[in-house]
Amino acid sequence: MTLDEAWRILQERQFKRTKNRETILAFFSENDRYLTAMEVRNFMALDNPGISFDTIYRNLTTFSELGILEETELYGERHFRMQCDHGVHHHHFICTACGKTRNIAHCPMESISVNLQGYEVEGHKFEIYGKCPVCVEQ
Amino acid sequence: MTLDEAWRILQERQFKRTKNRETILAFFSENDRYLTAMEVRNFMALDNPGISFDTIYRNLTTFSELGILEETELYGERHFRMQCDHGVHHHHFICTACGKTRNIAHCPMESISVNLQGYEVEGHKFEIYGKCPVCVEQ
DNA sequence: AGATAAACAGGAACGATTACGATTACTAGT
DNA sequence: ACTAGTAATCGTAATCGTTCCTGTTTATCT
Repeated sequence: MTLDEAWRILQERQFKRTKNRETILAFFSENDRYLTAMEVRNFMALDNPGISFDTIYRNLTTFSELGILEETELYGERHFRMQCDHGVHHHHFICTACGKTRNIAHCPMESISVNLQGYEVEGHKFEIYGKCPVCVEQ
Repeated sequence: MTLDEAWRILQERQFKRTKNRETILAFFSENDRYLTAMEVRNFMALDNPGISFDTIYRNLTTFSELGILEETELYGERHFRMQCDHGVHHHHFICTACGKTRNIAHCPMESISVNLQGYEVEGHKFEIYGKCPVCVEQ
């Protein structure tokens, strides 16, 4: 997801173009990995020490709902990253050291043979955790 | 996992047999689904209104580390249930209404074709969420 | 430029979890 | 059974991530 695509989505839905949103999107655009609200805050505080967590969480939630960001839960915290595959369904290997991800095209739901008749499936989660090659070296 | 098996593990590791541990294990033994610390507390408070969260979390963590309980994170909260398959690797369908689970024998890691050479895999999570047949009816 | 609704800052509140010092209860050894 | 030693517990306070609230500011549209 590019910045232009993100702004196009926001403008379509009539969200305003604010300094804070620009800063948040720029940060995700430059950091291709899962980030916490605290990491976002620390970056934003460089320019704007009075930035509010309310602002950060409100925007992160909005972006996530619009499909601009992807969201997952790790160690009891929300983590966000720029949407990578233009809405195409995929899963991730997530590096537990640096947060970087690697796409996993294979979705286990496609090949699942288990009989779930009578069940109403709402969603699923498939993630692989470990160290990426760069972090393995250290 | 039966109560006897749980106590055998605890005794092997020299954990003491206390009233609180008996109550916690009995509760899990009678409730075959994922439970929160709060649900455990509410049950324990019937007999012992002064029960401390410290005691509950300490024991739940101990049981989880010993493989007596299984643990997962849902909606930002830790959930626990009695270990079901004697340590045999498996995954779960989890009912978002009642917390009951259904085992999924198929593990996506077995059939994963993606090339993760150079990566150090530490673990993975595969869960399917939805409504079980009983909850679909309501 | 003015109107208006969205977005924001600052701080308080919240829920889940953990930490702590003082007390109690289990277990082993006599 | 009694007692010492240590694990487990209680009660409470603190912590952490996240959300809520209220008054103020800002972006956008006329």
